[in-house]
Amino acid sequence: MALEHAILVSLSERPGSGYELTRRFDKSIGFFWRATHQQIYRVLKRMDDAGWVHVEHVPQDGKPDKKVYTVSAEGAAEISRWLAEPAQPTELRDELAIKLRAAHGDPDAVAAEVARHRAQHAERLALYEAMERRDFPDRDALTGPALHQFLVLRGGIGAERGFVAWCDEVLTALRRDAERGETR
Amino acid sequence: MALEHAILVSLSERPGSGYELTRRFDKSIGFFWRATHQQIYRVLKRMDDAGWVHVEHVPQDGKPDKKVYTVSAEGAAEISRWLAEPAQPTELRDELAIKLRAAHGDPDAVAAEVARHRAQHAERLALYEAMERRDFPDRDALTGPALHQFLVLRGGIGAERGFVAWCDEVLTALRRDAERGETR
DNA sequence: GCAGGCATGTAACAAGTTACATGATTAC
DNA sequence: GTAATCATGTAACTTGTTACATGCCTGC
Repeated sequence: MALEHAILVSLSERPGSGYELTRRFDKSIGFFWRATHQQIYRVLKRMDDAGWVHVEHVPQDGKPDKKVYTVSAEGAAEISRWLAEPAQPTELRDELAIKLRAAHGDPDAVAAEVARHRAQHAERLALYEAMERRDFPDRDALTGPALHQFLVLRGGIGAERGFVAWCDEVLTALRRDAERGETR
Repeated sequence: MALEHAILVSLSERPGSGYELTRRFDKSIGFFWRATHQQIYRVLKRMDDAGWVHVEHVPQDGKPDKKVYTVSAEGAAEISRWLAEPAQPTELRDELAIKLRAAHGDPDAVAAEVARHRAQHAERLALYEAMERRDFPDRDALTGPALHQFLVLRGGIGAERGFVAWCDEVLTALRRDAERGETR
């Protein structure tokens, strides 16, 4: 249900083609809701059938034609309806946690995995922090859409920071456990 | 791919029936990988066909018969194979973040949603912290499986704490923004 | 007598992934 | 010539969700 709404929100910020939406879902909004172009094209078609968006064929020279989607009045109404409707609390779904529980089999392999994940999350965190500095230098002056985008980014920063800290806690504990095992 | 492995890990900790696994996926392991009984029964059948588990029919009196599943040698080998294989970094998928970006439409509705989520995450956090105190009173003495379970729980605590803190940040910012709007 | 727990499943559908397919333009 | 970007899609498959279905036992 939520991909429809993510696309509607993105199109309400700025109209665009399926291809452009795919780009946006590779960054910004996509950091909080991932989607592939196949999913996006499929959902756009469904939303067009439902009347939530208008389509405009735009011929381009030097580039293939594109279909630019705009949110319709019905689409805007759907956003409001969905905003008022309570959402399920976000649930964790973490393969690394499951691997950690399986770690008795091969503690070193799991430690290596945790270290890999730490590096990936640290990288993502650095990206978010760079975005924060670049796009929101004066955070006290923010209002409206810019404030909301900033707050979403802050959520991403918090989540990645938490992830990195957890990986560190796990690595420290696993190392200490291994050392204790040796000296026993 | 990962539900298979979550079930294998759970069965390797303790054999059980589909029904018992469903209970476990309502708590403990399920806090980090949710699944319904329909999914579990389907996957158990597939794993039985693949030879990853053994099934034993256990008649009970006063209760319906049950099928108790145990991890086979092939299943244990599959766990090792999967442990060595790198996993994708955990990605965020947060409907609340999308709603926040849509907030220009109705800031009050979104603030109410954020407050609701804050309450739910605070409740979940309290549960995890209670589990921590009850099940792991002496955290420095932990080793092996108990240590790993503790670390997974620590991850949950960190994630929920981060969520609550983020909701607070958002609520404060939205309130300040609304006040500024009024006095202008 | 009725709700709730134990125990297993089927069926239909929605959402997400992976692979395949096409074709023009631009930059190296 | 070859890889990358722009641009749209189909098809097959896997996962996850929702609804339906059965039946016995226990406690109120």
